[in-house]
Amino acid sequence: MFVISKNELNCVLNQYQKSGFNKTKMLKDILENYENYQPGLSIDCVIFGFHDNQLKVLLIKIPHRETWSLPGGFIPVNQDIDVAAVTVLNERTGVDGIFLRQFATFGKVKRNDQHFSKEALEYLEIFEEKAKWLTRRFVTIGYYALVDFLKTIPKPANKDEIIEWIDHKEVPELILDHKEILGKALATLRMELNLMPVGYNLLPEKFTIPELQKLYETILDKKLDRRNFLRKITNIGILTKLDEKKSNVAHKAPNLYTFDKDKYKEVLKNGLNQGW
Amino acid sequence: MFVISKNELNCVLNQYQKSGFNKTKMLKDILENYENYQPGLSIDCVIFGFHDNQLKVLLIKIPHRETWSLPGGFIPVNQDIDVAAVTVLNERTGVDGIFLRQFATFGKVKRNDQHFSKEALEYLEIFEEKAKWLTRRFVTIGYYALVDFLKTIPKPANKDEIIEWIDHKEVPELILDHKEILGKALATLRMELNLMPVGYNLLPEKFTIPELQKLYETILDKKLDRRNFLRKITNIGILTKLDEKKSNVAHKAPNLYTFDKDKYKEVLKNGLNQGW
DNA sequence: TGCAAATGTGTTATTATGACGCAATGTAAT
DNA sequence: ATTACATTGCGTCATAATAACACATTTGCA
Repeated sequence: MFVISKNELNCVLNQYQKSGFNKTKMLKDILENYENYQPGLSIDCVIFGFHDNQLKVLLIKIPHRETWSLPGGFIPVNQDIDVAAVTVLNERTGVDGIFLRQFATFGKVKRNDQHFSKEALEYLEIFEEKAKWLTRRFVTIGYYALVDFLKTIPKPANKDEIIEWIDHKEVPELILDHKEILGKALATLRMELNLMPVGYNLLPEKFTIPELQKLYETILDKKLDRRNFLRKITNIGILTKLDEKKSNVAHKAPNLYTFDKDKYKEVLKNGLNQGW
Repeated sequence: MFVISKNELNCVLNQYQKSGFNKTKMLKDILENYENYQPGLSIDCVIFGFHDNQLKVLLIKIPHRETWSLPGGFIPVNQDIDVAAVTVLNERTGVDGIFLRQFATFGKVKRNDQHFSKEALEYLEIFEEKAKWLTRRFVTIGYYALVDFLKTIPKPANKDEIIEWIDHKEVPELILDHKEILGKALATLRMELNLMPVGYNLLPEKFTIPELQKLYETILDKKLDRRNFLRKITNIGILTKLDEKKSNVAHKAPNLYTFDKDKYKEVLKNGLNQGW
């Protein structure tokens, strides 16, 4: 979502004149073709990565703004929403070729860009239907993905935008209800951990059991017993032990593993704990 | 969603003149105030009930149509979507005071009412923006609820509409992608069965273990062992055994139980199978 | 009266889980 | 080199959960 507050207007305008290709222009482009986009509906993406034994989230900051936001955008009328999610993520971050999973839709009445003041709209020459289109309540569909931190290098669509991996425990204030959206994504991920294996997309090709355990502990926000974790995770049958140890580590070198792709997919289909 | 095909037009028109308060009028009312509704966005409800040891779904049939549909409708701009879901269900079925849970959002490009032919729109005097508003792609948010079959007596908003409880295994052809929506709701319900207790809203005050088991078997589409089911379900600690047996039954009279409301809620919060 | 069908209450073997013990491996300080 | 220490790998044990099954009880009905 695009948010421009009154007090940021001058900064944005200066920036606009300098760069010639920034958020504001992107916004104008969309507004000029607003009939090609689904009205009052947007998509926001929660992209999780794992690095330094920490769960990271991909966030975007518009220059001269204090608050960050999730990468999001509008829905082309000629795209299924699942396709639009990929489009949106790619347009905002350059990230492509990943599987996005819908997890919830957010539609509080207050979900509009209240920061679009009359002055801002006039300054940006947004009037009438366009202004109405932009300032109405936007319902947003949340998608999340788990990606390989090292292989996913975000590229801002506009040079003056900042995209960063931020530790999920150190996420600053976010615009609108993006904090709630992020929280819901994490809760969904936490639930899914009980139903299916997780890690294939989050960890590098080769990894150690302690690394995988840290991932689980981070997502669950809970300490697990080393020995029981090893037994349980290996019993699932999705891991292949390599004849190779991790190098350049303090203390005893841990063994390296890979995921058995076939068995992993099989377990994904059937689920872990059937319960009944 | 309102669907009127070319060949049904005459029937609908006749009906309109007779009843004076039907689907078409409802549609007109909405279109006259279409700015009060979220554009291109709707809500569809999947209401589950349980009766005669069968899982039932609440479906609506418009007169002179062959296909049924889920109870759905549009979203007032001044209501949170969760509130709008309750509003929509109440307006279409008269059912009120139940908890609706969002489970997925559906937004294929083809999700529009293709049956609105030019002739139909002209006949109904729907032109310009109104026609555009109505015929665009509608993204729909799916909500589901579990209700007490005997206490939930649907009342059609229009006298010529038919609302019926239909066995989930005998659901006929539905409009648009409503079959897919129903399937997803059932899949969600099936998954939730592994995470939390189910039955509080679906069964009457007093019920028997075999009845509860039938409910589980119906949702899971799987046979369960009587004795193991009893042990597992009682171990959860949400049941209170009554000093009373079911009367007027063939064979041995089964014992009656109630849910321990407090413990039930407690388990709902914490979940069943933590997994990790 | 006896049978069929359903319920109530076990038993047993197997597996999964949680809470530990202890040796092996490597770094770093003395 | 020796020692301390953190971390990994492998194993034990008591308990709980699960799957499969046996048997007695209750009730309607032929």
